[in-house]
Amino acid sequence: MGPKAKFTREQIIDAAFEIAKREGIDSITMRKIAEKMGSSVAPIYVNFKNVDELNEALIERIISISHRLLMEENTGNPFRDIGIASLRFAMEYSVIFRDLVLKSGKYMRGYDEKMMPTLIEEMQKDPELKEFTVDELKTILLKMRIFQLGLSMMAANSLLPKDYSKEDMIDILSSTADDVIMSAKLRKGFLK
Amino acid sequence: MGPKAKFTREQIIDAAFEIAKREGIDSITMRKIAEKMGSSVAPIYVNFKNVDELNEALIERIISISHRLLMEENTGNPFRDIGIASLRFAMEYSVIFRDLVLKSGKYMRGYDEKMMPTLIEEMQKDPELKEFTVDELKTILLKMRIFQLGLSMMAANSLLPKDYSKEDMIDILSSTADDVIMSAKLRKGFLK
DNA sequence: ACTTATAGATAACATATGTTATATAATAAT
DNA sequence: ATTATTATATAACATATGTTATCTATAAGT
Repeated sequence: MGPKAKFTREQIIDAAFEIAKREGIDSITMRKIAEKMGSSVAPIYVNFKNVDELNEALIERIISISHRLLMEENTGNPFRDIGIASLRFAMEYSVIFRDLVLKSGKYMRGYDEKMMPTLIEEMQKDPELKEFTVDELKTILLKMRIFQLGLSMMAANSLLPKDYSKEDMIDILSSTADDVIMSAKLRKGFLK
Repeated sequence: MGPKAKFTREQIIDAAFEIAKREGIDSITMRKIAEKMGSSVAPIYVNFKNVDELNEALIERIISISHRLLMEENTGNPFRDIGIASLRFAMEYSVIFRDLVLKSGKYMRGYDEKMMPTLIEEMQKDPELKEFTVDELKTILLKMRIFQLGLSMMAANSLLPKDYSKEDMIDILSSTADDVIMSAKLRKGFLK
């Protein structure tokens, strides 16, 4: 019983996301969200207990988008897929990406730790990486995670050379992966 | 004429810097600075026109610190020196480093562009890199700038493995530099 | 000694923002 | 039809923050 709701939880999150996308997560205010929806702040407080709850929902939304981007990449090489998905996210949602890297040290930390074993497993399936020990794979993975974060940050902050395209970024990502793996093989060769 | 000043411009910047160091640049407020100095906000407005002018001075301070760190590294290899100095800054002033990377896309952009030609020149002096063309050197430098930003970001956000020491970071930085250079040589060999 | 300029303290003002109290209107249950 | 519920609008309240007006006291110039 009661009037039909004109503003849903999803619409509110949508509005908040749009603001975050152009101005940054910190620039979200209740009144801006209301204005974007053409409402007052009342519907927000019906759907969310307070700003913290809204932020949680927004973070979930952001994560689900980054997951969707990851699912859309499907070359079978999870290594490459993650790198490219992260790049796409950093480029399409650069402001949010920066905010996320800044704030959610804690979130990313958990995510990374959960991801590590899965990725190592995937790497072990790759015939090209068969010869490496788990420790060697860990080093290779770490190097690539570092490079990929750096590349995504540069993309998000427009720090790359002028006219650097998404393809260029993917190329340099692959090329560096090759560098790291090839050198690891050479080192192993010398030690054998 | 007038009373002796009890609070100098430098003291104010010091206080602001300390707040930025522990809480982030955005957490600086006039009242917090005053509290830290044991004064009211009045001395701040005597020394600075407004908060923007104070922020400019703070950025200058931050830049001068990062320069000091760079000057303290002096292995003769500017490539390595910059990497290590950036790492040290990212670790010692992690909160500020994150803020800087976020905000001062524009500042960093200029800095990087100014730095590029100098670094390429330095690289050309290195006998180990003699054989490379300028374009090849640019690619190598770009790869290392990307890796270094990623590593510094990870250090600043505690995203590296547990107990990862500064020495470990320097090691992985050197190791990746070797990877990139060695692979570039191999590629050149194949093309010849 | 007197005047003047000014550093500093204090409090007020303006604005932004999260939150809540109240009023209104719409809808479902009776 | 009446009542109860509740979504929404509005306005107020609380707080945080930059800024400024005003007052006091101090040091320098005369």
